[in-house]
Formats: sequence, structure tokens, C-alpha cells
Amino acid sequence: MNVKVNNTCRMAASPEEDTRGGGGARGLPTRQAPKQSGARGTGELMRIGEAAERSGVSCRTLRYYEELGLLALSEHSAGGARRYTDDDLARIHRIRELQELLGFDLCEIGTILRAEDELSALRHAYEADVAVDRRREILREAMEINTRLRALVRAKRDRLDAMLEDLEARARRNRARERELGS
Amino acid sequence: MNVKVNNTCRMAASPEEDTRGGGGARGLPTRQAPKQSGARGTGELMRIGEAAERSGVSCRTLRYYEELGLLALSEHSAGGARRYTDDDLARIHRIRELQELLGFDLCEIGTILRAEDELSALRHAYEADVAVDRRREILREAMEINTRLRALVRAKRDRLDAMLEDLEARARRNRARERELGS
DNA sequence: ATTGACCTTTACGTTCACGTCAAGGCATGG
DNA sequence: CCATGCCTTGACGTGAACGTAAAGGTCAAT
Repeated sequence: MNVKVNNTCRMAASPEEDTRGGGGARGLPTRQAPKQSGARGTGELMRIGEAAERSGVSCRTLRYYEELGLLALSEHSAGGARRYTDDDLARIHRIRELQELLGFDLCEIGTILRAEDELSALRHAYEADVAVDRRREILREAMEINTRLRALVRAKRDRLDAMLEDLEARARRNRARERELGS
Repeated sequence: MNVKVNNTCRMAASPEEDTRGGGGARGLPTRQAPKQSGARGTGELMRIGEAAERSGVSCRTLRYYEELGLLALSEHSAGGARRYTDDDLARIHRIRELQELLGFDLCEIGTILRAEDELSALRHAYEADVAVDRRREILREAMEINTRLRALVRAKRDRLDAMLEDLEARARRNRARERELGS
């Protein structure tokens, strides 16, 4: 009789992802103007606050990802502030999917992303002077990881399907029980 | 330059679930005889070691679940040792699915299981003396949770499907690139 | 010029889900 | 009888993924 675990915690609408998607009171433009450039182009780069909100994560999380090398931030700073492109946002989304859907830890996610980055670097003709053998190796590595990921996704989806069937069976039983009890 | 995060961690075959399914060397029956009962019935209750191995978790984990109230252990002890039925195994499996597939923490899982337990208690005619209103409440609670779970599972499955499409697109690009590089 | 919103780095704190001893109980096999 | 193997209950340790505060810089607006 030491800890007395009797917390009856509530069940959130969705675990570990805070119902992201636009906060409240969209009216007054609290947003600071885009720094130093008279007229903003259609796609001005965002700072960390906006990037975090749009991604449904905290600023701390984004800095943490950068610290781990998951995010490179093409255009770091302009007075010291981080700048996020849409590609960065996509990458953040990717990280979250790998984390939440497949359950990878950030280190493994780093491995996955780095393999894809190397491949993408080749594709984009940076590093035009890479030996063919090395190219093949990079490609093979990426393909291997891709294969493993696809297998994992399918396995997870199958488990979810099984779970859904189970839940639906329960639901049917519950509805029967409800009729039994009277409306 | 303090922490120097340069760990190039490997990608496991499957994150967070250690490729469970029978250890090596199935031959010598190291298993201790089932305690005190001359001949074992077809379904002797297992102790914690076997239950853990079959569930793909550690003994510590099972004790932890019990400590949190996730596992009740119908037949606790017989000389002090825990006994696990097949129903207990199923429950452990359920816990793991909720944890790994849906990302719930153990506290939330407790809430879910408790609601289902109350319903199941009614169903099995223990507590025959429960007011109809209370019965309705319990049923409604269980149905609500069930509905939320189903929605979550579907959402997660959809996200997985989207991810799979993305991965397959990458795979196609990779295969094209492979042909380009020569076999 | 000062406020206030946003940003920076540094660094310590926290929660969860266990891992890992330590010290000892209980049955079984040699 | 006693070693061996599995179990028990503490209780402290741990790694990952952030949370949170402190101290200060920058920029637009008042």
C-alpha cells in the first residue's frame, strides 16, 4: 500500500494527437508581418510558431527534431529565426506519420529519412560525381527500407481491420442488448 | 557542441514489438511441472513466465498491468504464484492492440476495459440486482466508447492506406530508377 | 522609446512504460 | 539435503520525447 493507483483517467477523443486543425477565433491578425520585405509573396516562409501550429506539434518538438537531425531547415535564420518551407512541413508530417502510425522512434525515423534523402540528392543532380556502385548501393538501401515499410503498413492495417471487426461485433451485441432493455 | 547527436541507429524489422513468436530450441521441457496435481488437465493454467512469453511481453510488464488494474487475475496464487487463463491472455492481447495500434496510454486503456468489464458483469448475471437506469448508463457508456474506438480505427486505417499509396509511388519511382541504372 | 509578440539558446524537470537488481519463498530433481 | 528454476515483493534506474522556465535578442506598432 504505497502508490494507490486509483486514477480513473478519461478517454481522449484521440490519443496522442491533440485534435489538431485550426485554433479558435480566426479574426484578428495577431500574426506578425513577414519581417523585412515590403509586400509578401504568395508563399512567405513561416516561422516556428506557425509551422508548429500547422503541424499540430509544439515549437519544442520542432527544435528537438532539428537537434536530432531529422530536419535540416533549408533556410535557417534571417535575424536568427528559423524559416520553414512547405517541404519542411511535409517532412514534419512524414515524421509524425512514421511515429504515430508505425510506432518508430525518432532515431529509426532518422535512418529512414536519411536513406531517402541520399536517394533524393542523387536524383536532383547535386552530387553529379558519384560512382555508379555507390548510386546502386544508395538505391538498394532505399528500396529495402521501402519494402520493409510497406510490409509493416500492410501488417498494421490488417491488425486494424481485425480490431475493427471485433469492435463491430461488440457493437452489434450492444445494440441487441439495448433493444432488450427497451428504448 | 554539447551532445553531438550522431548516432546512426539501425531500423528494426518491426518497431516496438520484438518479432514475438516462439523462442529457439523447442525440445527439452524446461517447464516446471504444473505444481501440485498429479496429472495435468488438457488446459493447465500457466504461470507468469509462460504467459509473458506467449504474449510477447516481459514478466515485469504483466505485473505492471496488474498493478495498474488492467489485469485482475481471476485465480491469483496457489503458493503465491500468479495464474493466467486464456481469457487473461486475450485481455493482454487486447491491451497490446490498444496500445500499439491506437496509441492509447495504459491509463486510457484502463478506462476502456473497465467500461467493457462493467457491461460484461451485467451480461453474466452477476449483479442481478442492478437498477435498470444504471444498466442503461453502463450500456450507453460502453457504446459510446465503442463508437469512438471504431472511428479511431477507421481513421488510422485510412491514414495507413494513404501512407501505403505514398510508399508504393516511391517504390515505382525506385524501380524505374533501377532500370535506368542498369540491372 | 517602449511595449509586446515572437523568437533565440541553455538547461533542468517530467511522464510513461517499463528494466533491473536485491532478498527471499516454494517446489522439484539428483 | 540442497541446488536449480521459477516465482514473489519491493524499490530504484532508465531512455525517449518532450515540457518548462530563465535570460536575452528582434521587429512592428504605439
